[in-house]
Amino acid sequence: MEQKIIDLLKRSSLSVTDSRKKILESFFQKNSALAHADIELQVGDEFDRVTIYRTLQTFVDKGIIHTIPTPDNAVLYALCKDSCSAGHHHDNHVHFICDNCNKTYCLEHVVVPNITMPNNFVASQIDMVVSGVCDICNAPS
Amino acid sequence: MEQKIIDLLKRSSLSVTDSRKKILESFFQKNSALAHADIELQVGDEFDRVTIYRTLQTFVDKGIIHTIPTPDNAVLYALCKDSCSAGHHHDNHVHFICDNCNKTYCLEHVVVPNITMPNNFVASQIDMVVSGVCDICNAPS
DNA sequence: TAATCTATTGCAACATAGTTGCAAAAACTA
DNA sequence: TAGTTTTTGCAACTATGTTGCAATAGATTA
Repeated sequence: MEQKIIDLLKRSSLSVTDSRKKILESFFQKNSALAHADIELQVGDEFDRVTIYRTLQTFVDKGIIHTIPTPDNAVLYALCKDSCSAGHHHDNHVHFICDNCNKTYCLEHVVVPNITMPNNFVASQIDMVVSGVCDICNAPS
Repeated sequence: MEQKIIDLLKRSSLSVTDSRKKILESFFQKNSALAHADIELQVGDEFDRVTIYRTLQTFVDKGIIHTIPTPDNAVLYALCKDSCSAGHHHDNHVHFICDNCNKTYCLEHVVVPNITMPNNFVASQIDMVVSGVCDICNAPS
């Protein structure tokens, strides 16, 4: 894990620092989207608020994570798959927010469908966010 | 116009007040989605910030306007079509944000397509926001 | 591995967005 | 028009996000 994270940082030509390692670790562990506040709760004592903001921004710039727009307008971040490169995100998958456990998932295998635009409207980016109940919350107990 | 707005407020069992009339008027005039900040700019001298927040919240509760999630996580509000009733929004249309003029439109006639969810995921709400260039900005000058 | 250079961090201060309680004012009711 | 209810404005507060700058930690090279 440690080595995987260091490699990822180096591959993105970023210095390997404690805060970056720790924040990346959170993403790999949780395996769901995180809000700034989630991260602050986890590592807040150790690093400054400002550092977390700047680290997240850096990761977005380098194509390590992407942002997810949510219906209640909170900013969420999730790991990009390897196909994302610096400054160029390909997150054309659907995002899912569970109303029950509140986790946000990237549905990597559900591609945003094409839609027919009205005359003279040209689409360049499409964001699709689905809310509902996730597989874990739907599982019989 | 004045009468139309008063009727709408009464139909929603809301008191007819200056701030409500003025804010509703902004929506009818602009005919595109508005952020809190847009409204504050227009009527800010006349009414308190808090009043605008509360008025917008009241309109959402009564089904007069609905919120639009945007990729940059600003809260936008737009008029609902008549089919929306208090506490029950049916805004299953696609929203469009022009990268050029920055206006946000409700594409009332573009319905959010169905998608196939992974096993055991159940969808209850789908938000679809498209960015690009709108018909007006695409028009030959 | 020590010296140097560069990138990152923490702090302080600030800016913006949104919320709450309460008293005053306006709208509704009869 | 008097009384009741609803809405508004004010003040204070919380949360969220940004910027400049000096101190520190990471990378680089000899």
